[in-house]
Amino acid sequence: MGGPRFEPVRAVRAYERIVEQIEEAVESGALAPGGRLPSERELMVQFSVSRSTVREALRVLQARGLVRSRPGDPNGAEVLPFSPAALHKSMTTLARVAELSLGELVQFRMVLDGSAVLLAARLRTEEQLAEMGEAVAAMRAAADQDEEAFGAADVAFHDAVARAGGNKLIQVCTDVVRSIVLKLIADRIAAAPDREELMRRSIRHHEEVIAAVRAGDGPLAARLSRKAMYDYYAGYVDEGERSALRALLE
Amino acid sequence: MGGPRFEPVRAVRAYERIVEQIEEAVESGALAPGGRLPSERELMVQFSVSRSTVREALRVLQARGLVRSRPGDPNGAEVLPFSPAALHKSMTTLARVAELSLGELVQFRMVLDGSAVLLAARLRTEEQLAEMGEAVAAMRAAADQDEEAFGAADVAFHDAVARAGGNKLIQVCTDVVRSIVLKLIADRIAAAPDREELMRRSIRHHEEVIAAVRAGDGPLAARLSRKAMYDYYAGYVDEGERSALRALLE
DNA sequence: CGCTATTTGTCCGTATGTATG
DNA sequence: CCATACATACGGACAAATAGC
Repeated sequence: MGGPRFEPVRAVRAYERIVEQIEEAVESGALAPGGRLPSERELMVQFSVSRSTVREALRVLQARGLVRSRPGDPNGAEVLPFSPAALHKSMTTLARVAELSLGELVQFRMVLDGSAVLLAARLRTEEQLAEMGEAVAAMRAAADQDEEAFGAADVAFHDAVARAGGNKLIQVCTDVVRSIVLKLIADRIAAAPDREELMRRSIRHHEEVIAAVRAGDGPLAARLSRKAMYDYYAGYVDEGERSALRALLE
Repeated sequence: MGGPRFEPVRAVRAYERIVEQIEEAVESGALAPGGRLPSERELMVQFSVSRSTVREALRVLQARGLVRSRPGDPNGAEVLPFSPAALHKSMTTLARVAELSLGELVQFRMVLDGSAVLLAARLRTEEQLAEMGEAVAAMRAAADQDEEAFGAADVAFHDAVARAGGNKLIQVCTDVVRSIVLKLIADRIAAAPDREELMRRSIRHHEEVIAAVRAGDGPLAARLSRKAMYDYYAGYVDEGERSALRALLE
């Protein structure tokens, strides 16, 4: 029993090995963001492969958001700082291919945003609290006038909350899912008949959340936040799914 | 004011357009999973581009987990069913490049798993409840004997909970983050001196969660679930970060 | 400012190993 | 076993874009 456990050998393509090596170099920090890869011709010498193979590897790395190459750049491909673009892409395809419903996406936002405010109520600094206040002030200033500015201020608020919560993963995921949700229903939101009332109520809810965060009452802030999101988005969610959203309101 | 808002034109590569078209076909359902793309030679005719360009496009699509191509396959590249592989990959690089700490990852799991059980307490069927029970039974059977089987049963439990919660996004994300966390500390977990005690306590916690889910007490089940995860993982998290985890235990 | 060298984007042709019938 | 069609990988070529002189 036991004995040597042989791994099944999958035929690994040449370009895949190149990807692995460069990926390793980037993630280990040997290649810092802003740094440059050797040129394609240099890489084909170093890896002793053809240029096509090098290029396929670079396309994969580019799809993963690690590097970017421009035509004519005398330096090689640029190593990019982290961006949630790749995560955004894969979540978007997940949403479409796995047929995620709007309800599931909104529910996910309720969960993450609620947790972010819960943490923010504990960990926020005075500066971050001020940022949230400024964002809501911007929302108020833009209400009934500038749709886009209102949306941007709303984003700024939730981003400030997520940052104050101190969990980068929550921050990135809320950001990604929010943009997916907005892309799905941006037109319906703008065309809502009771748009102004929704905006006013949203501002009021945001202020209540800030008050709870300032008071350090995390659970209250979380409930208020989830309720605010429910009120704002429930109208666009199928009735059958709304009950699952309400399960998060207790 | 206003006027036509021109978008900045980025030079879009040929392979990128091919990616967009095929991606659109897959996501719109025109190409169902299991279906086949035309062969590379056929694609170079249809898009009227060279072989290299087709191949670079296919590499990108493959990196995004949408298709897979094998040498010698008489049919073209295969359209894959959705798999969280791409999401997994981008989250893993996020964890490394954005320097996510173990604490943040565990915190994220506490949030998602807690929410999943909260929903499961509402929506679970009797079958799903039975699955959870079987998973815990398997954990008990494997305790003190088979490390691997214990871990697999634990995974089965959390997966059953996540499925019962009814949110596919939560399900996928918990799965992805769990595997990242385990990869980070698998060796430390196996080498823990009080390993057996941890396993016994973990089984007890799981049973308490099931009881709360059976009773339909979502908030209690969520608290128990977060507590269970805290107890199991807190020992591997830096002391400075533990307080942020405890913020989720109230 | 234009010129030049270099690099990327794209194309073509070819050879090789592999899977299917 | 053989023939066919396929993906993988190679090498050479040209145009467009970029940076530096």
